[in-house]
Amino acid sequence: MEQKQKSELTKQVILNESFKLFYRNGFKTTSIDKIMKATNLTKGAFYYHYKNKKELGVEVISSKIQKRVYDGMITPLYQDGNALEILEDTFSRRLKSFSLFDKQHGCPMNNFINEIADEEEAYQIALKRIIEEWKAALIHLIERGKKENTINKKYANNAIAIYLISAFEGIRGIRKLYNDDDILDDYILGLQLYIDQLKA
Amino acid sequence: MEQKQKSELTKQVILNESFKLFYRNGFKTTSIDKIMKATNLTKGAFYYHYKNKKELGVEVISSKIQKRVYDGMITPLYQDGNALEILEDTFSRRLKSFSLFDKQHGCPMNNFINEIADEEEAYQIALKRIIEEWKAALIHLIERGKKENTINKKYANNAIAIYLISAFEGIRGIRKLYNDDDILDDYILGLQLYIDQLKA
DNA sequence: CAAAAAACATACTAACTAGTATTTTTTATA
DNA sequence: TATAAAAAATACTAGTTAGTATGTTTTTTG
Repeated sequence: MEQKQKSELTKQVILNESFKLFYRNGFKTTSIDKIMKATNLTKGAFYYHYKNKKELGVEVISSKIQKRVYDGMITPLYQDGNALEILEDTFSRRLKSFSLFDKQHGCPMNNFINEIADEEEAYQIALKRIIEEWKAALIHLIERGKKENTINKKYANNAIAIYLISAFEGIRGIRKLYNDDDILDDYILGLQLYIDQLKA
Repeated sequence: MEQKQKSELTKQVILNESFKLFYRNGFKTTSIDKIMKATNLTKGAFYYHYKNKKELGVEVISSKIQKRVYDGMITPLYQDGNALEILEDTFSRRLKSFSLFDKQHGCPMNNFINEIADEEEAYQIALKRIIEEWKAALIHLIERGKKENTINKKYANNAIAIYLISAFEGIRGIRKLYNDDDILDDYILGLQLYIDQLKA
């Protein structure tokens, strides 16, 4: 294989295994040794490609986690159709579609936010970027809904977007505490109620 | 001093310093050594009073954190007055009243939930107990609001309670990513909008 | 006041940690 | 195909970790 491609592939392997272990066991308790054991490579390979663990953390956030949020929560917002229905569908269907593992381990982004965001500005910046993109996509959709007269114009776009995101991230954490999905059903009802009153 | 009292005092000192360090630096990265350095006691004292770090973690949750949530978010719900006003006041005023430190470090309970809840059932149970108490207090208040005809009877108590809690915990994390309170203002607007439509 | 129990201190272990220094292997290129 | 550069392996360091074993001091109690 060509060298550049192989090098890039190694980085991807490290990123993939890192993401999986961070998600399963948390950032701080996942050591470089454990990651490299999972890749079947050695520490030499790691420190050839990454300066330190912090740099890896930032890259996991800005590539793996960013993509995850993008695919699951942002891209669907750009579909055609009734804006309110898209909102409700995205925020509730996504929740229902999570695997048991994903329900038990919560949102990788939210885990990072609450485990390490207050420790390093680099993490903050990378995580904020995702939230800002998500927020922007929501505002765009809400704006469209207003133009098409399906969303009531009297409510601030920012406020709706942030309240939706907050509640979603909040419930992703709270669900960890339970052994069934009843709490998710409560959330979804609360969400529907919220979206209902945004109607024009 | 009487022995029992002194022993209890030592435990409280350890709990207080533990909570502070867990809140500032996270659970996993706070070692027993660091905690005992902060108390000016030694490891011998720690392992005389606690079986291991896990037992300490559970006790920090079920005493310090429980009390914090109780004082800040639950007790206010039992005040006299218009139920909706109490709801809005509790969820927004509390947010505004946080110190800069508390804004930067988020909610201690939410940090625990997202850092370690999925690792040990004992943590889950202790944390769930707090959420359940909070939820019950909210439901009680909403129920009263319905009886007094200030809250619309058509919405499910559970759903309202969980959506409020979720959004609050969510924004406590997200605020960590920012350097000012704009995002909190967005949240508060979103909250007001939510509460408005609960009116009877 | 002596013995026993409680409370704490000291010294240690074995495992794990991030990161470095050095060597070997693989690949590209002249 | 020889040489250089890239990629990865090996071996190491110095510090940290939870937890233990064994002391010493303090307090209680008979």
